[in-house]
Amino acid sequence: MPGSIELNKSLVTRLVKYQRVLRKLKSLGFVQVFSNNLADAVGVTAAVVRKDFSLINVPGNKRGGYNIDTLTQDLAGVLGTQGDKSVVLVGCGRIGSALMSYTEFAKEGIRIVAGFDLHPEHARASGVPIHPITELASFVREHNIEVGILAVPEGAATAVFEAMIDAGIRGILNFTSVELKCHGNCDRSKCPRHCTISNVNIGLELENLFYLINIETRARSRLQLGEVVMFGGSLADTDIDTEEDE
Amino acid sequence: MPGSIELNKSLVTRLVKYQRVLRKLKSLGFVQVFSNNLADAVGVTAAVVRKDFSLINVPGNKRGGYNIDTLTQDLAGVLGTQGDKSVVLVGCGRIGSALMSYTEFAKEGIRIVAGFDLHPEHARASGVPIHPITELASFVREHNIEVGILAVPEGAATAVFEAMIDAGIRGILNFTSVELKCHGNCDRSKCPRHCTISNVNIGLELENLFYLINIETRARSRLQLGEVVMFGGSLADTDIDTEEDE
DNA sequence: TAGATTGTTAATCGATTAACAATC
DNA sequence: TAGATTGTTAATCGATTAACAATC
Repeated sequence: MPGSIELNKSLVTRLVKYQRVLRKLKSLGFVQVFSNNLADAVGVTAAVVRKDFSLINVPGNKRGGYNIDTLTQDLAGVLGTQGDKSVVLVGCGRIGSALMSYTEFAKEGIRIVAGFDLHPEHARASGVPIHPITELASFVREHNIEVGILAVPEGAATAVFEAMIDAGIRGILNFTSVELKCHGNCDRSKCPRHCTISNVNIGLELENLFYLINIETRARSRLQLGEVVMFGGSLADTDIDTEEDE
Repeated sequence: MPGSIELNKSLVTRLVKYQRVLRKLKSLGFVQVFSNNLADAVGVTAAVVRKDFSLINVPGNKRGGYNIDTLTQDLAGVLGTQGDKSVVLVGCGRIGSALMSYTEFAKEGIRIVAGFDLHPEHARASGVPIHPITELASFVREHNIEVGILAVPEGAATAVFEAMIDAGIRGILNFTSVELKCHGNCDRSKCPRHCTISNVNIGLELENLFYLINIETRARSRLQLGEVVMFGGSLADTDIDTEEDE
């Protein structure tokens, strides 16, 4: 069974990005694409693109690059064509409400089929039916929902998280500032309640941004002052560039 | 000048997380903390925590761990104590409006001081003044704003992005589905218009979640069927666990 | 053919982990 | 002292990059 490869998260992310680019190229009438093009669009090098494709066994043509149609199909085969991408939204406050009307989702075939809240009557109307959170489990089971968005206040995060796991949710997009983890060292393969979690920590991202900028600014001013800066033991006063991230 | 270390993005992220945990511990009356505790809270190993601290030259006590107060100060010193964390928000649609009333920001000392939109009159009231986008540059210069949140529709993304750079914004939290990059191979050290970008791609995150779950489900079912699964060349039918991410 | 592109291998790099000496 | 924890070094791992043969 040669179809089984190690697919880690960053690889999957790249594959999905390739898919998106392919969709756009296709809509523009393109037929073939080079590793080069995809690399530029996704922000990686061409070698990574080719390696990714060779890893999942999708072949290109030595001269003509990759055929967009077959490449798209192959990617879909590896990632699994998801007919139904229904999600529930738990927590219908401001962020939650904004997500309910987020038109970007529809483009990707993702649909928020229901919202849940402690006080459904407080939620802003948006076309998505809002239910009391007590009905979460039954709804999830009845509609075979696998993925949920968590957007409750910080204080409720862990309790609601547990409730979602109990309800049978397998993947959570977490907008809470609480860094959720699957319960104690959960071993994905054996744990029946295992859950894949994607943390979107907006406040943290912003804070990081401030610090990165700040650090960079300090590095620049040191450079302008002509100060000698130490890089891991060796002295350098020219190449400030190596001092930070990327 | 021993204070100059390579601070990459993931290190900065961890340092900020440590800070947050320390703040909470402090408020609970704790005085000292072990690498162990921080590791658990942040989701890394204790070795990473110790290595991080030794990297930025903050010492602990062989027996008593780290003093929370001095550790907090040292971290602040490395990251740079940011008095003012004012940001502007560009694009006051649904996501933007939700962010304007996002109470989490205040806790971190982050404040959205103004919103900008093509049609300020359409924006929902939220206490934050909304200006026409034409006034962005003058506002940013006048108030020395360094960081901006980008939450415009996909079609406007790149144009508004350029406008923000022109206005002097140095860091952008991008909620657009367009993966922004600083213009062509920008070399951070030399480029006066360099900008640090943090992409928050909600749709992509959700899609990834679906695929990760799907891949995992397939792996599980293969396991249950007793099928022999290939791992990078060697055969194994027991340890499905190594087949995926983390 | 000449030129361009894939596909793969080996080299490099960085980050994580393991191990353990130092020491409180 | 014995036990626990830090701090650092070396080993491991994985991912990225470089290089180049294969070939269209």
